[in-house]
Amino acid sequence: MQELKNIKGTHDILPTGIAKWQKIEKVLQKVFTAFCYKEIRTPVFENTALFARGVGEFSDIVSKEMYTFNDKGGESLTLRPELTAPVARSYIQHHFWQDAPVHKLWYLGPLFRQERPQAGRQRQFHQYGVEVIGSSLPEADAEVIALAYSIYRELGLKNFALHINSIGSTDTRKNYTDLLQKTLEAQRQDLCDTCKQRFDVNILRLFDCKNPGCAQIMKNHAPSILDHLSREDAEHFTRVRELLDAMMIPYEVNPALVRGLDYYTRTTFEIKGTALGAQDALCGGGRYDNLLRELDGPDTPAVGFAAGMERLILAMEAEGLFAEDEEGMDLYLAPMDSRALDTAMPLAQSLREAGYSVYVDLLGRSVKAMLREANRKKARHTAVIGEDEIKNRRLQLKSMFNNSVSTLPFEALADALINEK
RNA sequence: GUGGAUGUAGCUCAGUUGGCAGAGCGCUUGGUUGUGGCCCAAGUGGUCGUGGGUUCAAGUCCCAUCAUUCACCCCA
Repeated sequence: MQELKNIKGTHDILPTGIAKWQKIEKVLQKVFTAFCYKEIRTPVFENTALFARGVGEFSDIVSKEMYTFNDKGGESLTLRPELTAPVARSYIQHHFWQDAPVHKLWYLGPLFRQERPQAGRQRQFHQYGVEVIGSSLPEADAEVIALAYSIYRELGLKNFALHINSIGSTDTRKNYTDLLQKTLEAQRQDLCDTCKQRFDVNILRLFDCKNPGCAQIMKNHAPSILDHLSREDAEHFTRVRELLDAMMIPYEVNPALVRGLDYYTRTTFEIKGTALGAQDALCGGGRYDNLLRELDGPDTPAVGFAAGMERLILAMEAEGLFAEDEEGMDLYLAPMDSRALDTAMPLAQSLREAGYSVYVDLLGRSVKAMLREANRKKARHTAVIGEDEIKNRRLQLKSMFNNSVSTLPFEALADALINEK
């Protein structure tokens, strides 16, 4: 008999750990609302073709990391490894552009990639992100970056750095990659094996290589894409920078920043957690002006980002941003036996309808045991219910903070709780 | 897919040259009738990851395997 356990690279988020998620989700809601973005939720699985066409057939994600399976009808389905393509698919399918020229969307949900797990990398993980579809203006890029940045600021995170770059529009990049290949031809035999392979397939990725030899070659010989942008691309990038400056958002221009997904154009950016381990990318995004068209949609420009929840939690833990404060409850009711529960449960019910959180012990334990638990659960008040209380319909409300006790009829309980809240 | 490290109680971990499986925390109960925290006491809890092997004897040594974890890779 096989032991039942979670799948490798997945995690239960236990009751003891859920507060971290809820804290972040609350801030996300707040910031997205402040920016007037609307939430969108798409299914966790899609036709495999969506990702093959959207993300790029030769990207690592599609070529070796997807959970793909055939359903009973023989259709090839895939658990979503990213969310930009599904959101784009939804935009196209529901003809969003007929409703308004620009849509500002946000999402949060689980994603699936079959990679080897390590710190900051799971097989099921969660990302939040935004997509602004319908604007080609640099102002949209700046707003998206400002939004991404605001979330970390609002959460109180300190150790992070924003890197931005422009990889140009399609023509610019074609000219640049030709130039790169020409310039680096002489160094080609000195590159590592993977870089040799990438030389023809996707030479931009050489910038990502952590091999010191390759990094040195790139540093000494590779021209910067920023020196080879078209006039329009350069103006676009300059405007993005001006706006970030005006919003007092600190950034670093990093001409070696290239993204691994095929759909990006012009602006790319990444936010790195500077206190994280090897998996330090907290947030990655950029402009993708060709994706909608490639998915048979209208020729609509777009810009967005995705950010990892689990990595954010790691970064926040490293900075001690999660307080230990457990929620507690307004009242812990301690019925002494099942007859007392007949009285306690309706009483609790009416208090809950009045807006109080009330915990009822269901085990009929000793008073000492119940009070001990009430203390542990950080109850603000306790009340024992036994024979006297049932007979007189009065109880002793005890404050767990100052030990004060007041004797009250049941009907006066709600008012007493509000006074001490 | 490739390397390194680690698997003992719910959690964090001890366990000597191979010789009765332990501690702290937690949880339960009690310390005079129905009142928490502190203290004291008792109790609960383990297929020592799994399967082989060596041995009178294996948590300890050997082999295999699985899992976890960190790094490569990739990315959020």
